[in-house]
Amino acid sequence: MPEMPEVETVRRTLLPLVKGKTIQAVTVWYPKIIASDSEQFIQQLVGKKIETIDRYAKYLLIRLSDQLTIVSHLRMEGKYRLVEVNTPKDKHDHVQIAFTDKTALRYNDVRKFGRMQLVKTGTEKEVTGISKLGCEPNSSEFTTQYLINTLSRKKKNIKNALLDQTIVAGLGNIYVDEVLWQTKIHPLSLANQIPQFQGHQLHDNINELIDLAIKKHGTTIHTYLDANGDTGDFQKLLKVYGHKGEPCSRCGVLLEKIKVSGRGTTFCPNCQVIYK
DNA sequence: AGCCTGCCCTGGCGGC
DNA sequence: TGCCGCCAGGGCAGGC
Repeated sequence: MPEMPEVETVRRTLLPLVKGKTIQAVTVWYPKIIASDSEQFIQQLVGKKIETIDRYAKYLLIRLSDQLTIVSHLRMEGKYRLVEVNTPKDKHDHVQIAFTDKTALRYNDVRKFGRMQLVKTGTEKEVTGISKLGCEPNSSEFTTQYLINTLSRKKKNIKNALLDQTIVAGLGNIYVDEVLWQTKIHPLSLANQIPQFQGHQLHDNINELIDLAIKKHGTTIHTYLDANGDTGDFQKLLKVYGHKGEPCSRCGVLLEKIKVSGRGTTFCPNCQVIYK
């Protein structure tokens, strides 16, 4: 499931594959993937050139000539790969962007949760979802004081607070479980009851974890692959996610898994402190 | 306004 | 072996 480190890895691997290419034709096999009007999406892309790819939180921003941007969210299982244009369509290929050099960018998504849409460059922050995003880990806005102040105003539990993209943009289920373990905070702790010293620690750990995960090319749990079809490496470093029933690497007590608002949540019942 | 629930989707797996 | 139901979960609509 791509979170910010995975999306950043996709951005880095995808860019050299498509940069400078000119779009010749677009095929949409499953129109619901296109959040904007899919006929317009197809027509407006033809003839445009891919200039660069940016990322904002978990969103890819594919920059095109003529001030156009494809806003793309991979959600759970979206993947991009570059193919020869006549490569047979995979069952889960939903969009093809064919270039003038006979290659094509394929968007593949088993669950069909991912979305893309075309906007005028510069207006992407008005897109539903992006408009409400909070600041990103390792950004200048994401200060210790920002995190502490924001959490102190939230009555929900810390697990939900960190998954809330309007508070911190880019974390998902895996990295939230990891960072809470790292900081020794129980996932059901109330956000506004986290003591200051833990708020500090949480801030630093979020930055370090995201930074390290990007260096390791993300985490491959289920099917995540980058644009070259390679897996990430961070899964080897996971301390709690996917380790239910195994001894905590810090204290040896068996890790437990619970549901928090429908999200699977793994934690150490011994060394993660609950603040209520 | 803030918070929570259900829904979108499909494949994989456990249980019988 | 086959079928059924459940689980995975990011983000959004809708409800309270």
